[in-house]
Amino acid sequence: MFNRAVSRLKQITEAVRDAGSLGVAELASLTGASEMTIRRDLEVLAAQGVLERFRGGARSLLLRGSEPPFALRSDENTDAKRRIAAAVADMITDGESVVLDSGTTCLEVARLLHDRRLTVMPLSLHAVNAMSSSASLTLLVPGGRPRPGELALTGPLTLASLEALRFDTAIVGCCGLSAGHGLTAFDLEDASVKRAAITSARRVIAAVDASKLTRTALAFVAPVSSLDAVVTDAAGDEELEAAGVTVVTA
Amino acid sequence: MFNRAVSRLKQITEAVRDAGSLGVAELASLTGASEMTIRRDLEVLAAQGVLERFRGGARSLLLRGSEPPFALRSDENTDAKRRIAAAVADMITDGESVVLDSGTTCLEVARLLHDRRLTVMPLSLHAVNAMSSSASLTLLVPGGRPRPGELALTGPLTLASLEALRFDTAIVGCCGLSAGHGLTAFDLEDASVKRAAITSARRVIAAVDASKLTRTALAFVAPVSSLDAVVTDAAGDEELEAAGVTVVTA
DNA sequence: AGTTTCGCACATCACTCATGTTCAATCGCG
DNA sequence: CGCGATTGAACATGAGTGATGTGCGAAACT
Repeated sequence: MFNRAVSRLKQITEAVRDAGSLGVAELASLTGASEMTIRRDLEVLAAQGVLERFRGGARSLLLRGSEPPFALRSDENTDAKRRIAAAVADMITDGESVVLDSGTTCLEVARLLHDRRLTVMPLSLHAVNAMSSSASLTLLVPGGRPRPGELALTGPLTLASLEALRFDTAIVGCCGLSAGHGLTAFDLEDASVKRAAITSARRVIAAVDASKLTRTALAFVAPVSSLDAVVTDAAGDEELEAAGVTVVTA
Repeated sequence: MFNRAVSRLKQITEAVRDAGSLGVAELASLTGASEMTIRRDLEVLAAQGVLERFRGGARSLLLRGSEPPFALRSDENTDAKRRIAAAVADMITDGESVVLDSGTTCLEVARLLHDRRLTVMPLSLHAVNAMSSSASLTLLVPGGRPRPGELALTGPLTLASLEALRFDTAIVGCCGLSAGHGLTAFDLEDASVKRAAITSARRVIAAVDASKLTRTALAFVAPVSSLDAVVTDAAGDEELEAAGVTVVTA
């Protein structure tokens, strides 16, 4: 997918979200693309659950407090994500077993772990795909139902897979993190998967870009006391450090 | 990947298999490609477990009785596979729950089921990827360890996922099928997964191209009596029909 | 130490994929 | 039931990506 295409999808997503619903013609004149292209874009966004098609236009399905779709987040803040991912990868020792959360930051970690000697269970199909060509990794796929777009695995099968295993390290992403509210996620199912991942690991590393440190999402996952380290791109957060968490600045 | 590249990979695979081991220079003159390209090809094939690199060349890892790698099978016999897949897809009713085996024929089925209203658990990541963009399917991913190249999920996590569920229909591929020897597979782990899939389904459909009907592989999966229907591209096999199996010719 | 092999970096080209246009079919509305 | 708008399929085109080749420094084997 080209950059132009992604930014157009973003533009459409936001315009439709703000207006509630919009017509194809309006979106075409807004983006400068042809109506055919808009229709194809709407089809893509509908498949991701971002919006719902109706004849002549589309209506937004994004609730306030929900997350923008994966494809639109994946190339935002790439620098910070990559630096965070590199710092996280450095904290992993060869031979370890690792459970790797879903999300764009963790996907960057997945790419960096590709040629390492590890046992890895990624919680998102994106990460699975990023690592499935590796000969050096022992890749474990958890069961579950992939959420459209995000491709994060959730549900009883995922929880069962996590409960059956014990990992050296869990690498978790999140949608919000603060000393007061702990680790939070937008999606309830996601939250329980994260919780299970944290429970089944000896050491927990949170990979969190700075924008998440001021945010709190709906679903509570775990208190900061259950984290061993937080890797972020901003300067050390005093509140977190006061709560006894090691904060690593990438 | 271009066709030229795939056929070169095939050529290399066969040449190395027949010779046991071959040098980079020899492969370059054989295929007409540059040595750099040969090295890159060998890297790909090594990642798939087809061969093993050593300085100056590569040695084959393919045992007699083992299977050529997935990437090299996926565009062979496409016509037959697609016709078989279409016939199989026609036998599935909307609303059903289906477990879909690994293999190239089943991957074609996966593509055809993309826009249907079904609950599907594919046993290979290739099929998962083919279906993960669908909004109409309820996709279930089994746990497991993906075999390199094939990306078929196997192991205790896969078996546990299958044991936890009951499906209306199992669509299984295989490496060999005959009235006498039943359904057989090259890989032992694969065989136990297939067996579990068959056990957890009420109805079993085997999707088998004609070349498999004369072959028998190492691992026994199940007798033909456990199959409800066999879909193939050759004329009806009398032996199978005599064994009481419905043979559908696509 | 010498030679071969390797793999990185860059240039080039072929191919694919996104986009736009046209048109027949379809849908919804009056 | 008919009309107009909308849709999506088919094809043409262009941009961009991925595969291939070449040169060179580094590494490995002898």
